Amino acid sequence: MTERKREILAASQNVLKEKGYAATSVRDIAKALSMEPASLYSHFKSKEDILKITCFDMADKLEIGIAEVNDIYFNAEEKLRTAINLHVKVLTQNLNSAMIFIRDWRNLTGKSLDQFILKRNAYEAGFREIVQTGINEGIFNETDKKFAALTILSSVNWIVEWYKEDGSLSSEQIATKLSDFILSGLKKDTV
Amino acid sequence: MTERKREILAASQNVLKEKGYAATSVRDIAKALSMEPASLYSHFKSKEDILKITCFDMADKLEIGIAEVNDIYFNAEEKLRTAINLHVKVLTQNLNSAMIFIRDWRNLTGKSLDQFILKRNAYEAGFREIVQTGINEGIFNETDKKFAALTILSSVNWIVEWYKEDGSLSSEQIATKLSDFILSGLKKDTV
DNA sequence: ATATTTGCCTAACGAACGTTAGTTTGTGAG
DNA sequence: CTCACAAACTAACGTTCGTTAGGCAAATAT
Repeated sequence: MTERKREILAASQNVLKEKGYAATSVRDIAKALSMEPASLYSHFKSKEDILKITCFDMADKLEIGIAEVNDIYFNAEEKLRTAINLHVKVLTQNLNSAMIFIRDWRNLTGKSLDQFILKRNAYEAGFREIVQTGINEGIFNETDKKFAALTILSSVNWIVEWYKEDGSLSSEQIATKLSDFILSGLKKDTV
Repeated sequence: MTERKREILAASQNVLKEKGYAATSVRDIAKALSMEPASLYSHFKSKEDILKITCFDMADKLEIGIAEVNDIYFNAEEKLRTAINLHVKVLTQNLNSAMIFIRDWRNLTGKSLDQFILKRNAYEAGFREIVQTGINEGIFNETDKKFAALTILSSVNWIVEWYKEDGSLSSEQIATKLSDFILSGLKKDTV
């Protein structure tokens, strides 16, 4: 990927995140780049190509994280905290892509869509595995694994809706708060 | 709203939930109803009208719930459990609308969009108020209120992505599980 | 029996869509 | 100086989009 292509990709994502993939036209993207719509096709072979690259790029970034975490040994709590931390970092450091990745992947078609869903399921399975580890170790409640993994991911993914780079919370702080919340809940320990 | 209009609305929502508002054409909706695109305009004055009705209808349903909960006195935990229960019920009992409401509200324009955002903020404030009550009562952790409310809502809203009416979990069971999760977290009590 | 309304139709509008073909322009290498 | 290549351009393609105008038939009200 050339420098220029990366540049155009970034600008495209900046436009796509605003109104969503389906509601954004190729002409919208071109306008943001002060170029003609047709010129985009020197770099990308279709509008969906931009979506595909964005989604799979994010999926890869996340996949690498969870694989690392599950390979290196930690206890389950450490594992989960690390996984959440990495996830939050990837999202907040790629906020535009993250929003497109989470919200617009449904607009993929054909084989791309199938492949994406496979990747997504694999990632979810990684989280389920961590939960299972915790249950085995006897430190997590015997909760429905799938349910827990989905609930964790949903609360983590939603940050793209409200996170602002100039906000009061850093990526690290968010990850810590979220981990605390997920692990210990809202209720005070009555110890 | 006439019987027929309600019927067409429901069918429209069933189509819209699949590919999303922006990616669904008026012709798609008409096809699902075995009628001509133009005929829809006997009932709705625009495509966005359908979105608007759907979003505000859901917002109203949720608003009614949270107002009730906050009026009647409960302790904070009861309050939160009831609010979550109502929220989950509204979502699962209107699954198509719920998905559109959560995912596609951004496609509203002008005054509708502004009004919707106001409603949404008010609803979030309702949840924040419950969290505040719990902090005042000394039973919730002194966590960032806005953060907690957003995290709660995100995990609750995400159920529209995976809830199936014929699934193994009833709406009640989901609400209970979610409430437990949110209140007590994943970690076992070390009491 | 007649008038009104409801619900859908056919036909078509102008605008916007994603994309292609073919061409020009600028830049760096031989 | 020329050649090669990348990156942009102009112009336009066929398609689909949301929507409107106007009419027709059946149901409902008078």
